[in-house]
Amino acid sequence: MRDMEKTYSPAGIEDKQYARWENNGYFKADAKSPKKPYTIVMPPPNITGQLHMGHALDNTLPDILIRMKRMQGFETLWLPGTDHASIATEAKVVESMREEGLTKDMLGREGFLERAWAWREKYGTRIVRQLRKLGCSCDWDRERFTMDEGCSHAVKTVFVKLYDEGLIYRGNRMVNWCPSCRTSISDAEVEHEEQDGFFWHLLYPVKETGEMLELATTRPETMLGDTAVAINPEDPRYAHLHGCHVILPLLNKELPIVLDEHADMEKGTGVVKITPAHDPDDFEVGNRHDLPRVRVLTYDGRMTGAAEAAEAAELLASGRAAQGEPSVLDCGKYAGMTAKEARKAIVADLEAGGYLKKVEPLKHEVGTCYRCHTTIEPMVSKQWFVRMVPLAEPAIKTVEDGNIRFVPERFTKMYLNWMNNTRDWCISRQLWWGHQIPAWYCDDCGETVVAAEAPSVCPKCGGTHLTQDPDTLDTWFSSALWPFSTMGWPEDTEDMRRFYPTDVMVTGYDIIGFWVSRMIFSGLAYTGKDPFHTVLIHGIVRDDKGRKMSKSLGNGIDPLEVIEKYGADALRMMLVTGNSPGNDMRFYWERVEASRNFINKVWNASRFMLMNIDGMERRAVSEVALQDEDKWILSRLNEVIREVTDNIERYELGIALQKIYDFVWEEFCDWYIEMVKPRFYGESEAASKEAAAATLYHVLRNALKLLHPFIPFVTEEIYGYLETGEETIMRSAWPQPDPALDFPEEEQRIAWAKDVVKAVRQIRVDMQVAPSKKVHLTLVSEDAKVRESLEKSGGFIRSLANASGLAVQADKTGIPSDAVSAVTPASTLFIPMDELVDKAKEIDRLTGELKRLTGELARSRGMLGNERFLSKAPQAKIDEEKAKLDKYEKMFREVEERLVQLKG
RNA sequence: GGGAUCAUAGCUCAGCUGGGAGAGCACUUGCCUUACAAGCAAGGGGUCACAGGUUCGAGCCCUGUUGGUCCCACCA
Repeated sequence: MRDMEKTYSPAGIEDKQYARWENNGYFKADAKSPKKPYTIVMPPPNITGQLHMGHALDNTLPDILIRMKRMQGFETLWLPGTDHASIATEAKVVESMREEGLTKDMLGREGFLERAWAWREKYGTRIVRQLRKLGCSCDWDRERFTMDEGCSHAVKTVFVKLYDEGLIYRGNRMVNWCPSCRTSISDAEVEHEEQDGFFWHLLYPVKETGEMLELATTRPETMLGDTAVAINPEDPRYAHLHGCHVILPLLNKELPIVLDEHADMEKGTGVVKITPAHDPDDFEVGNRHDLPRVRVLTYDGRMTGAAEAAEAAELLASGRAAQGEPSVLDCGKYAGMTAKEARKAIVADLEAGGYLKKVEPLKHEVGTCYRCHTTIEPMVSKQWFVRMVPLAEPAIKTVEDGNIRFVPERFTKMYLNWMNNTRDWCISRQLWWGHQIPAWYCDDCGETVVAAEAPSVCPKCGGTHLTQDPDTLDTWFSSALWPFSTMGWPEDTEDMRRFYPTDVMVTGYDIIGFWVSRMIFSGLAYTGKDPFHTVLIHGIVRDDKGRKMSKSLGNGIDPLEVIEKYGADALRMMLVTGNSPGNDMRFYWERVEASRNFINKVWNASRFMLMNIDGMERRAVSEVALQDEDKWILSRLNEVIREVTDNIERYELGIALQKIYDFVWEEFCDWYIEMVKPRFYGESEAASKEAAAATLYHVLRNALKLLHPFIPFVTEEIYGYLETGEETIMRSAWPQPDPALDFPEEEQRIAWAKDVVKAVRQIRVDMQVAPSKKVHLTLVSEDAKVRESLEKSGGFIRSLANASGLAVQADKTGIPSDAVSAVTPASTLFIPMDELVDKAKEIDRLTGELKRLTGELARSRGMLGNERFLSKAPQAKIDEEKAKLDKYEKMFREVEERLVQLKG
């Protein structure tokens, strides 16, 4: 036997085991295998950063599932990869360039992309290295990147297909514009933050009547872009204004008063100013009333000036402008101001002109960019969109039909809510890092050509000068295809046939809308299949105060630091323990320590076994003379195997781990190992040692297997000491319950013995008997079976109760009246009192016990005395209660008898 | 405005389809017992947020209230 260290230290062992696994190809999936496939695709981490707790959780959970399924005999594929994260990465690269005094424009597109690819080379490989530290059993040979050739091909294929089907279109529409990132973003990428703002009540004079029309706005600076004022057609207050006009202050421009439902009579004054180019609602109103669109903000969030206005005018005049192209206002004195500056200036001017009635403070929700939290400017802009309604429909249906299940179930609602309210998806980004949109425009005739490959001639005019759309696609456009683009789609690959659809998608609830929903509709639309049948949702790992871990707070815990200090196993275990799916958790170092302690416990239990079976012949439990305690622990193991397997299959990983934890620590270590010690240390016969050895080995080996998905490294390391003849625990068979090892009878017998041991221990503490002092035990039971059983367990009872001698008898013959006693359900035990023991104290103790039993009896009798309980409760429940009553009555009589004796 | 979710021991959290309240940490008291002091043994500590209801029986199901958290939403 090789010597095991006294305490387990993961350092060294983990890297060694991982390298061995990887080098031996244990992670690899074989598409040609006849085994049933089981597939999980990794949520690809962004190449922007390094491993954080979110990744740790994101990858620990699927690894647990994959490892179990692999042991269960599935052909498992855990497919890894990384995401190019267009907007986030581009920002990082720009930032790194800034340190060198460089800008995107200085480098040009090609130069910039070169740097971006270098970034991806450096950080994309780093995060993948870090995932290995966690123990992820991914098939690294299949590692993918959202911008690799295959994924890009998939992206282009989808784009062309959707365009051909009319599901992708380009148009001037209202989009969310981030002036800081200088790109459009999708609705999903807008976060709503409550901010303190103001409600400015403005007065617009009515041309026809001369009256002042009061309206309110939160964004006065956009008034320059107003092209109408709306009132509700039903509003009696303004009936006389139908068909009238207002004069827009500051610009002195005549604007129509339009009648529109959008103007809510209940709100404010019931009058709304309409700015079609800078407000989503107004955009719609503008469409309904054919109002002009006047843009007053530039793409970096400043008021437009003469140059922009001229440029737009030229475009419009050329006839080449796309439909709905807004005109641009020269904002004159305000030109070049930021929106914020302009607001101040415009409000001041309005006030000076007598157009400001009042200002009231207001808390309102403001859209901000999810990346940089800059306030979003709604802006009319020419962008590419995906028409969502036709795509969402089947994606809703498949979930409603139960083809895809969310775990926990409540997230189904979140998903459906998302899908049912989706608007057309703005997919173009004014960025360089990403999939460039496969659309070309003819320089000669303006024709749009959408194709996977660059066209050489314009199909309309034959011109040869075509320019590709400079924009790139939303990162999530490629993420949406991830479950199948990674398998080689659109080609009909072996992997596609074999491993797609995948089984489970594991991800956080924060990206259900961004990602999960899009994978589902994409899977259905392009492959005709649900991309997975289960979505396992997890929460967020927070800091010890319940705050989100974030860079700005500096409260993030680096998983690599945890691994370095306590090992990946401890980290993994910590992430699973005491957590249920979908719930957030807090990070505590104490919880990591607790996990580490358990791992050490397993390590030492293994040491114990190896020390004691050393040199003995290995025998199966079916070949040895099992004693009651052996049968008990084997039977318990059976039950744990059943439950744990079931729990994992139902994704109740926390519960599963808790059960193994309790089994290993409490039942196996605290009880079984202790029970078995006298058989090894004493002069027991060989058969007894052999049975104990076989049982220890069987139970430990199977417990290690149950633990392996959770804590792969230690279990593998220990497995190596077991001389199983197998190369690795990773590919060993998952434990099966063995009906031949179910021993309900022995479980009962051991319970009797444990009751005795516990009672003695309690007496020792209660009566302050020194632990070192041996006691003589007499056990009394009128039940012959109990007596026989306690006799058989006598060896370990003596050892665990630290008894010098043990007698088992049918009645109380020969027991001194002044003995200390304890009543257990099956037997009563006596310890001769010596002068150290206080009789009054013993009476107190028994009186307390009597009181407890009285309570139990009252409860039980109350239930059984209830007519309606007897008539309505299930018979099994009634029988169970009757048995309890019998037990308590018997115990009560025993205790009562002892008290009489002691007092008398 | 709509929806979800949480409220259980000092702290952090489990508690599956309703049948005598659990874990880890912390705390108290003993123990260096030949696997483990990262340990062993024994304990203390909860009207399961509040109020109703359904049920023979509710931490669990229903309704409402209070107080958190989160998601969605175009409220000018």
